[in-house]
Amino acid sequence: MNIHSSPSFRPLYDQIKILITQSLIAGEWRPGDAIPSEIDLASRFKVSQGTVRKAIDELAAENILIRRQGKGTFVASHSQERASTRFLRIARDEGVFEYPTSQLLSVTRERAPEGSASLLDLRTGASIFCIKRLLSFEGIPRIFDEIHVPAVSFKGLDDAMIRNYTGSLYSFFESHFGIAMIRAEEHIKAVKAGPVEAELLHVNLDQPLLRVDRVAFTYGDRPVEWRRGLCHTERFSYVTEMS
Amino acid sequence: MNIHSSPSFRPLYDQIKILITQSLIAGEWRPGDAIPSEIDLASRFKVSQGTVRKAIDELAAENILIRRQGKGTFVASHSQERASTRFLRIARDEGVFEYPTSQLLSVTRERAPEGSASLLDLRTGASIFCIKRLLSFEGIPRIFDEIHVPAVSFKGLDDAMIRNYTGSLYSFFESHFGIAMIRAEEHIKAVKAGPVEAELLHVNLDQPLLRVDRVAFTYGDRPVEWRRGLCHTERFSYVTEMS
DNA sequence: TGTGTTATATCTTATATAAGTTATATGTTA
DNA sequence: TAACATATAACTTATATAAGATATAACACA
Repeated sequence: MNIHSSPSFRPLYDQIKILITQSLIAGEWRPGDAIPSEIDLASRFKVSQGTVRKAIDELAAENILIRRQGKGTFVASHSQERASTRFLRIARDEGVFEYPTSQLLSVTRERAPEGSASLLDLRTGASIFCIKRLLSFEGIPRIFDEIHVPAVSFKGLDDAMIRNYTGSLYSFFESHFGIAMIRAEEHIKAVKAGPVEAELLHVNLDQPLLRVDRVAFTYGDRPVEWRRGLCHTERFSYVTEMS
Repeated sequence: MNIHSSPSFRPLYDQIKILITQSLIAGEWRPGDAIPSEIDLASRFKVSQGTVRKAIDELAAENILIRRQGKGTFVASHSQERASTRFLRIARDEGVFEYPTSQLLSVTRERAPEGSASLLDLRTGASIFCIKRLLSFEGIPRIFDEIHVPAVSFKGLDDAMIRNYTGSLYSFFESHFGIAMIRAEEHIKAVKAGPVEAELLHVNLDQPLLRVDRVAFTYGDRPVEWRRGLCHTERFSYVTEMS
């Protein structure tokens, strides 16, 4: 019997991963920042460079850190170019990617309904902000989004702040509230357009739409956003890959 | 100027990855087989164990190989337990996974239409097999699949072979034709049920369905299957994750 | 049944070299 | 001298090798 047989045993590199994640949670290094070099981290954590390297490798594979040879290792940010398409899976059928334009419809403070509350680890009725917006490709509205975030984590969020911000919503969350989205789960259904979305998306009432429900997580796998997107998929598709 | 500046430079571990993949393509190791130990491969390829390790690590991350501590490294197979859910993304809303039952509708030899032909790197009109089937959860039909595979790669495929086989279709392809699916891309739309699928799925003509188009690839990123699934998503969702 | 042996992957450290980036020093030229 | 180009140094991550300790699994054998 030795320490490694213990059920709580974790390899060193895994412990280092946790320590790095804790520094991310604590805000010691913020999105876009360079973290210390492998050698610095090795001496800080009293392990070898190779062990730090393995920890960073895994965090980079999860898109939490980004390695740049010669420059350093950086905290992934939604402000970076490559991040734009990371969480947007709707693309033209022909494959050419295109940026949608966003039209903000409303930002309101609400009581969390049971559905999003439980997915966000909140009590039903907890205070949330509800953001509604319309995304258009080539000027044609395609996606109607309803987004819920806990008010406690997004204090002071309002309409004007979003309107004045140029860039993605996740980039906005990051720079104004220090909350970086690193992972999301989506559940997709085909539904009929209701009256609200039919008008917004310029489609008939019985038009089939993609209903994409998402829960997004920040460091430490903490859920911080629920959203429902209703998508008109004419000439566009939801694209995904598996292996 | 040295060899590393050459545009065709590949790190050693990447060359080893290619060599291993070539052995997979050649059928030297088949799905389910153990490949030689890291030390054996190192001496075979005249590199260090660490380099082989890095190559295997990446192939394991791509779900092409599976490492089992103490046992060895194995070629991933669709006959394995864990593989069942790998390419099936439809699940109950509550999250509990359930196996569908499959009802084979037809297996016919056809000329490839333009769409699937180009995605499968075939000439339009090339000979393909067309498989149609109905997947049911809890006895209720939910997915109508139409599957195209090149006849040249699946010689002798027929109706009875599939019917006599218990297990997933990919497991069948693997054991009867030596073709292992390792990756797939899907494009999803919301569409109205047409007359054929309305009858098969017991839904109205205007019922919204998920249309899931897939191209699946085998070793060396060779496309070998096209399929279109029409899914009735009542109480079920297409589940995906991103990071 | 249990116990040791062997073979495997896993983890950790160490060392060396290669290659990309940036800042600084050193020229060279107008 | 000032502006610009080039070389050098110092830093980074990336690649490759080696070696030893540990965890897991299978098997032989008492």
